[in-house]
Amino acid sequence: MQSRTRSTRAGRPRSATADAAILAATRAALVELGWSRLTLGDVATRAGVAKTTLYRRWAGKNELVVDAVAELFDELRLPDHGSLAADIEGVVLQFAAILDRPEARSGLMAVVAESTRDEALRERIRTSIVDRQKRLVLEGRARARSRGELPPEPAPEEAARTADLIFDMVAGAVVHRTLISAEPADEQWVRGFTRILLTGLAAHSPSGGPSLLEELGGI
Amino acid sequence: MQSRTRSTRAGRPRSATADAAILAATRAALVELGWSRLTLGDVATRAGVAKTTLYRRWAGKNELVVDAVAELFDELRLPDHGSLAADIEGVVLQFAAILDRPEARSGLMAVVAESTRDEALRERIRTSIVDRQKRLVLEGRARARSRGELPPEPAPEEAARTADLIFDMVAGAVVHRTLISAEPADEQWVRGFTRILLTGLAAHSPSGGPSLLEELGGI
Amino acid sequence: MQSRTRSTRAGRPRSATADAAILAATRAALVELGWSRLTLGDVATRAGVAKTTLYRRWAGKNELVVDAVAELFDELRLPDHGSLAADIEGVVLQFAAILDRPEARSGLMAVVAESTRDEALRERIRTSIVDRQKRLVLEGRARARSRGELPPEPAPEEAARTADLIFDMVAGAVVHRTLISAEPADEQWVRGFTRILLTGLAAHSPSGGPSLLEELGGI
Amino acid sequence: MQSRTRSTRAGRPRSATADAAILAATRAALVELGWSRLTLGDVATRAGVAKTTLYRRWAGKNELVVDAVAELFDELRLPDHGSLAADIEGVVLQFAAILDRPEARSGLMAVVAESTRDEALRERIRTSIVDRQKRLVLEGRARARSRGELPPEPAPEEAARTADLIFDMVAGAVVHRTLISAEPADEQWVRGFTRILLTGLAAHSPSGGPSLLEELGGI
DNA sequence: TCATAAGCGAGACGGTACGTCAGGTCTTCCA
DNA sequence: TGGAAGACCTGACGTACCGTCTCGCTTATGA
Repeated sequence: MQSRTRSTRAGRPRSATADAAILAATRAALVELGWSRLTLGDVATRAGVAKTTLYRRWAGKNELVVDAVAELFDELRLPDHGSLAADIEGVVLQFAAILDRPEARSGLMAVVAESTRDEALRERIRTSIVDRQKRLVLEGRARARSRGELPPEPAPEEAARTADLIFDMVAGAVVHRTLISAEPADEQWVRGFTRILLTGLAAHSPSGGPSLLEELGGI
Repeated sequence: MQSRTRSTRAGRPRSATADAAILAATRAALVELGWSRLTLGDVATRAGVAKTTLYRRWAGKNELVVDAVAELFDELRLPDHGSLAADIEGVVLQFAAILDRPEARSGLMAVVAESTRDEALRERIRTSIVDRQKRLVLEGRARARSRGELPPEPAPEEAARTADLIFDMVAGAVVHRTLISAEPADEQWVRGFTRILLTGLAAHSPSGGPSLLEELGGI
Repeated sequence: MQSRTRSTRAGRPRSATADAAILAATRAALVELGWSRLTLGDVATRAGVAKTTLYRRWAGKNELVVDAVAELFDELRLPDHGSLAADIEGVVLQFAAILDRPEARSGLMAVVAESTRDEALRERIRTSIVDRQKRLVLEGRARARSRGELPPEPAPEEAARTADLIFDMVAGAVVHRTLISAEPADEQWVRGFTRILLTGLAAHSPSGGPSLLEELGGI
Repeated sequence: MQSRTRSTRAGRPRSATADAAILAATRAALVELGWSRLTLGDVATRAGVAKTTLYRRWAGKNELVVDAVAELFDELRLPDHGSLAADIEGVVLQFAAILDRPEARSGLMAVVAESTRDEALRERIRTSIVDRQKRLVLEGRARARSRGELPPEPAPEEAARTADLIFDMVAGAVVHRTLISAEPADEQWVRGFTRILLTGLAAHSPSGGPSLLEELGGI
């Protein structure tokens, strides 16, 4: 079969374990050295791999770190605390906890900085990190609707636009708080943030506002 | 006298124009090359200055770029469009316009990335950029109060905390939209963002809410 | 029988054509690239052979090039021009012509250079090239004796020593002229060289000298 | 003055001691490692110098080794043993002794090999080594003439051609004996070589022959 | 006839050195 | 004494080959 011929190509196959070892070594190096002092030679040594093997699989430091950091955000889970407010607070605290880890802190901002001059890298970040975590917004919104906390689904286009906006507001606020303002995103901050966001969201819809506002008023 | 001895020390005085030339050259280099390919040797050449002169005034690339970028944000002005909503939309669009300029895009994120492992740099960013632009929040809030769009000043501590939160939400959302999501912060996005933020803010205060909500409902 | 078991072992026999293809590819690569830029991977590709096949038959670049170059010198023939002087001139010109070919020029000197630190390689050069071409000296001397141009054979030990010396003088002079002085070994040079050598040789023997000297005097 | 402006240029001047240290380190590395395993990084380390300093002064390994080896041959001196034969034997033995030193053995042949594909390197070898040592031939011939061992100076053009030829014969024979045949150039070999060469040379000239032949006959 | 065994192509692998580049320091001369 | 010029040491870069290895496949012999 052609597919067999394609998949089982001639030559020694690539080591399956090397990828995982390299990504783990990259995160370890980020913890110890940070982005700017991280070198691919050092990563290769830590992973017990030759530099050439590393370059055979990633184009450079940027691409490697995107992949290493992206895996971190896959740990995010949307908890079920019974209310949308509590769920948001929970996921925001998780996000803040990840951004508190040194391998995420310096890695994420650095690749974003590099991506401003590299379209391919920008796309890779979008694919591996941004779009991948938007699932949390979609999942949270669906659950809130099933609880009756949010009005029914608007037109698809509008829904997508709002999901993007919410994601920018949530992720942006946490990133700015922890990395740019460089202050802790502690419970108090998270509660204040969530209250403003949710109030805004509830009122934004024509129908579902009042009851939610009343509920929030009691916090 | 001591003061004269200090300010007018023996020997040739430092060139006054050199600093401005160096910062301008730094921004020019950021535009052409971006952060990672910017070299201090190149900046020195562009500024018509020796490398030693540059190192005598800045500790390194990070500090130099912070100063070069900080000047960009001083251009931000709080416009008076008659309502808080319009004022916020105006300043957010200005902010987005600055983040669209290549010298800001790659420079800002890069120094933030470096600052995650450098306390002094973190402090420098806070002083030169973050705290410096919080003036916009304070000024905007004061003007809104004088218009009656927001309730009177709460306790000072609470006021400061809220100002920080608003700044994180505004700046964070714009940064995330433009640099991480890498989508344009166009008028539609800004209007949606402002509506959610303002609604949340108005409801957050016990008294000032209803009238604002009614006003926004008409948009 | 053991010998049959040894020579006709089980398994696929080595490809007979591969050796010739590899040596030819080696010479082609020497012509195009010279010694230092010649790579075994490239030779393998040119020969349409895998790198492993090449390493199964030669220990490395040195051994391969010795064999590739040695074949070139097997082209040397001792011409019969009627006199020892003319015969020597003929073979010297042939030798110079071979050393003018790029595959010989860079290959020969390079393996000699490597052989200074590698006894096995030194032995391989002696066997494959040096001793192999001494036949020309022996053959020429025998023919000259049969013509009466040289005195009868001295003691075997002395004969061997003299043959070595003559070979060093002839080959050495041509090598030095063409490769180190980097001047052409043209007819004028060859005639001058041959005259000095032959005069020296003739006088060196107790008896045969005078007649030869007289003959040479007329040139 | 212009010359002063040129020679005393701005900036830190090149370290005077570095060159000597680098050449000495090169020879030491040749002794220990030979040509092919010698690396410029290692030479730089041995010399206590940065790799960039080395590359600032030499274009590559070839040029560096030519200079390092050339210094070795400057040690050659033409001894005065009272007769041309003895003088030649003396200088040939010195030459053989130098070619017995590992730094000369592998270095010399290697750069000659490289020079077959590099005209600039060929010229450098000619200038730094070949032409430089031809002085020995000229000096020896002049001394022999003053002793009456050789006929008076022929036409200048003819004299130059003969000097080149003699140099090729002497240097070539020694190089071939020691490096290609890989046999020792001991006293017996040197005596045999010198006898053939001198006889040839003496007979080559119309007048000076006979007496010299008689002298040599007694050896 | 079919298992056994070696050769073969392809290509990934751990290494080593390459030659270049930028960082930051230093040494010189000039203003 | 400040500044321009430029040489210096350090260390990482990304690339090229090295010689070895692991594959799946081919081609012989011999039980």
